[in-house]
Amino acid sequence: MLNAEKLKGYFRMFRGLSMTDLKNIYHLVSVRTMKPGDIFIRAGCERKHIAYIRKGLIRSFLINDKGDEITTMLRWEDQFVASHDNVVWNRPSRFDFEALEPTELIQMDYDKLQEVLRRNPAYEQVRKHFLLKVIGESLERVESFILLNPEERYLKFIEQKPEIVNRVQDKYIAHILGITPVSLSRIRRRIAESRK
Amino acid sequence: MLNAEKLKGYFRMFRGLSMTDLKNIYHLVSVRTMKPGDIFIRAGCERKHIAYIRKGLIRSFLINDKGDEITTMLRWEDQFVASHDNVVWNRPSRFDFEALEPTELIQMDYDKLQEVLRRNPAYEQVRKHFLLKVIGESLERVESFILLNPEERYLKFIEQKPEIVNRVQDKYIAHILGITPVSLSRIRRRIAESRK
DNA sequence: AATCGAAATTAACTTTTGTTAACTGAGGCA
DNA sequence: TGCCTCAGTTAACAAAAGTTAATTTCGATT
Repeated sequence: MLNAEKLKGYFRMFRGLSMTDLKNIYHLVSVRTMKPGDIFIRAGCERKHIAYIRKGLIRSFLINDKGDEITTMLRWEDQFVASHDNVVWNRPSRFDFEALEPTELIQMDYDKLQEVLRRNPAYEQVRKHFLLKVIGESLERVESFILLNPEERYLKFIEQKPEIVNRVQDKYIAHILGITPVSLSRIRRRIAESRK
Repeated sequence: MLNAEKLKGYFRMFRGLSMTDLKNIYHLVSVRTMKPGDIFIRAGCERKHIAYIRKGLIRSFLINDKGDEITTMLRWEDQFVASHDNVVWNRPSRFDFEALEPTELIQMDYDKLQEVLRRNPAYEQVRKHFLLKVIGESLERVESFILLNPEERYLKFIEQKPEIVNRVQDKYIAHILGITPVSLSRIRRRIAESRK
């Protein structure tokens, strides 16, 4: 059973807030347990959901012109996940959000959350830090495409996210890096050979 | 001379705010006029500056291992510009921010701005929308690297930002797209020939 | 008007990636 | 145990991008 005290533990980024504030959020949330393959948000969905990942791993993907699934984003425990098509652009999601592991989400309605935040200025600093961090991570990803070649992007990825490398299939990592699985396989071989 | 009424015109995103609120900001800002080649923020800078571009165009760039300047971002009128190394990561900027045209900035100290915003909850909705838009734009750029090839990225760029294409050199656009100027030139020729 | 310099284009060559398909290996299931 | 499926690797070829350098084009400046 979920209570505000537990919630405080789940949402590590909210640790600094009072119990009173937390109770405002408590009424908005529901826990969702997912099996691998379950979908959190389906492409076409217009409702604004946001979820905190307590445990597990989620990928977003779409199907391109050729009919291939392309994975664009991975999110895992202690991160938030939402479709920016819904939340930022107010349009139907172009992506499916699929659990790749047994996953536990604490999900809530985004608009209702916004109302609570608006009534409680204490949250604003938390939100600011959260949004800034998302911006920083996204810009860092853009920079990696401009400043690094595919091999360098892969080396940076396994250095910065070593715990994720062994939790998802290589083909997902390849798409995240903007290359094909075949090309990633060759890059891995080149790296292995250069270390002999 | 700058006054709050003018400021209201300059900061189009602040149009909804009251004169009282605007006066809080008024004391923080200074106008800076720049010539092409002038630097807004220099690499290594640790002070947090943010500026609204009233007129003109700014690029951020760094010098890579081979000694080449690589442009990572373009910003122009009615946009804000800041080094996310400073503002998000609280570290020295890795980038120079250079005016490419005669440019007018309305610049302010980021931390002081934060104080004013903290004391005036009315600003929070503005800030939220601003940060969300930055996130949306950055994620869209990430997606273009994953879902599109260089030629498609270029076509999308000239479609979405036609007024910028003729204001900056091709080599800057090439870097923004994650390719070399030589490669962009070939792409332009391919497109021109396919349209004959 | 002539010259200079930088940007863009073109060329020649190498390296890498995309594409398609065959092959290998390991886990899941009957 | 044997089979099936799918991820990952490898192969072969075509297409594209990187690299370096020569050439052209165009604007600025004297």
